[in-house]
Order: sequence, then structure tokens, then C-alpha cells
Amino acid sequence: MNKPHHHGDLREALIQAGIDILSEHGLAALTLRACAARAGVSHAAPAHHFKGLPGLTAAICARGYRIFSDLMIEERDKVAPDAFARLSAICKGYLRFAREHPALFRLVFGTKVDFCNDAELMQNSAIAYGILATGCAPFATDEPTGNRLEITIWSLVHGYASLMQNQRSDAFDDRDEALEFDAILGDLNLTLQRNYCSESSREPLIK
Amino acid sequence: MNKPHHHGDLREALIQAGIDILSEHGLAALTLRACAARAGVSHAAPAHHFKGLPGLTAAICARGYRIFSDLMIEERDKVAPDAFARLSAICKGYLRFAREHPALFRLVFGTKVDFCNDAELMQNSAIAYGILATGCAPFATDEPTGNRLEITIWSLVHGYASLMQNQRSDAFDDRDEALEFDAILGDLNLTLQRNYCSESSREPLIK
DNA sequence: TGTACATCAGTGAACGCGCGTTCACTGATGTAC
DNA sequence: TGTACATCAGTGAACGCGCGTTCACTGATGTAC
Repeated sequence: MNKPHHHGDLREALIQAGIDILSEHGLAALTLRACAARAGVSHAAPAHHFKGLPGLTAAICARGYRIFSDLMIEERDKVAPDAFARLSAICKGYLRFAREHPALFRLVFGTKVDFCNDAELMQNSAIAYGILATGCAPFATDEPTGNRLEITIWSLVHGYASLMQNQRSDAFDDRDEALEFDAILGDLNLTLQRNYCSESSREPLIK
Repeated sequence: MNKPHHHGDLREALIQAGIDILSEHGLAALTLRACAARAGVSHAAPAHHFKGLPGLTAAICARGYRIFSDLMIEERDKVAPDAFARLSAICKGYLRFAREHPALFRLVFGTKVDFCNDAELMQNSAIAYGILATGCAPFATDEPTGNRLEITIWSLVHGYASLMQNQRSDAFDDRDEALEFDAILGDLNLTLQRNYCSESSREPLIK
């Protein structure tokens, strides 16, 4: 049995090949043929297994969300159980995902993948967003302020990650992102603490 | 003279064709051949005129930055000369660009275009970022806080625009973006005003 | 004012490339008996 | 335990498609004289 006809775990091999290709050659290089070649199978194999390119990219995207979640959880569980420290750590994981997996970040937040037809993908993305939402929860007091706070933090960290990745300005050159983002959150800490520490001082947030 | 050999303004026609294609069919549909067909010229014409696809996309990207700047200026000049109102209006223009020109937004902030080889493009992008920076300036007191404040606002509005555009969560369904983002900035107003109104209360921002 | 000529913008046919898809096939797997 | 057979994962050749590029060309423009 030197060359088995059945691969064994073609699915996993193709997903991993896709992740590697994204990492080495970027989003545009993610094709059925490239993944097949990297996994060492014929180029018709992925089309057969995933029912076309959309199926493969959806699977890779789902894996991307798991990597994303793992990074946020890893950072969060490093720090003491203080609400602000934990939120800050989750953001650190978010930024690590953007920095360590730039093409995967673009895939996951891009328009290339149709989410609706893949249950695993929808579930994994919900889990990832849930981690961030849970990190924000201690600071939220009521609707709609609570939801708005979550969106504020999310926008902030996502925008920072995107701009950092695209390097669209000298302002983002050569900086220690994790440290700087911590400082940004530190600036906001004032606002967050108004929600967190005191019930009565809520109304300035609603404006 | 029913069919002149020389087009007259091929450059402008191709750029406009590209903008239209982006708007109607998205980023992936932006090709030399599609732009040529839309502009009514042979498909070799844009390759000839712009020295290949990178040149054409750079020109379209430069135009995108001008549209972007125009929207921010238009909104800014609508409101009274109050620093916070003006900053808020500039952000409104930023969000309008993302909503009204989603594919162009993706082109302008994506990785498809090489900025370094196009002087007009670099200049137009610097102008656009300058508008936002100028809007932030009244709230900045000193370095590095001033620069960090600019990055905070920029990240916030950019992240909000990106997430809104990608609709990656129910949290972004069916909302009045301009209104909500105003509320978000309103939440931050507290922090901004600490910088703006009072010189002495500066140090909590540095943390 | 008119003629000759250089320039050059845009043409259209041809090329090679990588892509996703299709399809008859092969050979390993696993079940029924 | 052994045999027959259905299933199905992966093969490899072929296909058509749209892409960017190339290149000899055509015809309008504008300048020199």
C-alpha cells in the first residue's frame, strides 16, 4: 500500500492547504487547483469533495473563525479575572489574529464567502463574536446603551486592526499595536467605568 | 466624422467606466476588458493607455479618494463651526462613502492597489486622511495623546463602516448608521471634552 | 495656404495562461450472504 | 471464514471561459517647410 487511493482525511488536508496558501500567497491565490496541488491530490478532488469552490472557501472560513476564537480566548485566559483586563486581552487576541493571519482576516471579514449556506460557518462566527460580546457585557447596563457599547468596542478594535493591516497612513507605521491599543482602551476606561462602577451616572451616555 | 479614431478623453471614460462597474458588479468584475467594453473601446485600449491593469486600478483608486474627500467635506461644511459637530459630520461623510460606494471603499482600503508608484494616488489619499486629521485636531492636546486620539476616532469610524458594510452580525442589521454613530461619538464626547475644554485634566488620558 | 511627413492613440486578431467544471474511469472499502 | 457485489472517493483527460498581453496595423493629428 504505497499510494492509497483513498486519502484518509482529504477534508482536513485541503483546509490546511488553504490556510497555508492564504498565509503564503494571499487571498487571490486561493483556488481549487492550488489547494489540491498543495494537498497532493488531483485538482478535481476538492471540487468533488466540497462541491465546488464556495464549499471549500466556506470550510476554510469556518476554520478561520476557530483560529480567531482560540486567539481571543488564549489572551483572555492569561489575565486576572478583572473585567477591563479581560476585555483588553480579548482585543489583544483580535489584533493578533489580524497580524498573524492577515489573509485569513480578510477572508473572514470579506465578501468572498456566503455565510448562509454553511451551518458550521455560521456557528463558528457566532462563537467568535460571542467572545467579544461577553467581554463587553460587564460594562453594559441596559439597552440600547449596552448594545451600543459593544458596537463601539467592536468597531474600535476592528477598525484599528484593518487600518494597521492596510498601512494606509504613516500614522500606522512601526508601532507596538498591542501596547498602543491598550492605551486607547485606557483612554476609554473613563467612559467604561461610568457604566461599570455606578448605576446612577448612566444618563450622560445616552446623551 | 461619425466614428473618430481618437477618443477624445479615453482616460476619463475608462475611469468612469471602472467606477460604474465597481458599483454595479463589485470589485472582482473590475478588469481591463470590462472597462474597455463599457467605455466603448477595444479591449487593448486601456492596456495601452494605462500601461496595464495596475495603472488603471491606481487611477480609479485615486478618483475614489477624491469622491471620499468630497463626501467628508460636503458633510462638514453643512454644520455650524463647532469642533465636535464638524468632527461628527466628517465621520458622517466617511460612513456615506462606505454605504454609497461599497466596492470603491473596498478598493481604496484594500490590498489590490500599489500606492507607491502613483503620485496622484498618494496625494489624494493624503488629502482624504488630512480632512479627518484636521477634524480631530481641536481635541488633541499634545503628543502622543493627540495622535492617539486621531487614531482612535479613525479606527472607530473605519471599523464601524467596515462591519456595517460586511453585515457580519445581526447587531448591524437594519439600523440608521448615521444616527447611531452620532450616539457613539456622543458617548465619547465626555472623553473628547476633557481634552478640548481643559488643559489641566489631561493626565488621565495618558494613564 | 498647401504639402509631406513624423507621431501616436486606438484597433483587432492572435496568443498562452490558469481557472472551475465535467465525466467516464478505477480501485479501495465495507456489507450481505 | 470466504466470496460476490454495491458503494463511493479520488483520477486524469478534456472542455470552454475570461483574462492580460502582444504586435503589426490604421488613420487622425499636428508640425516643418
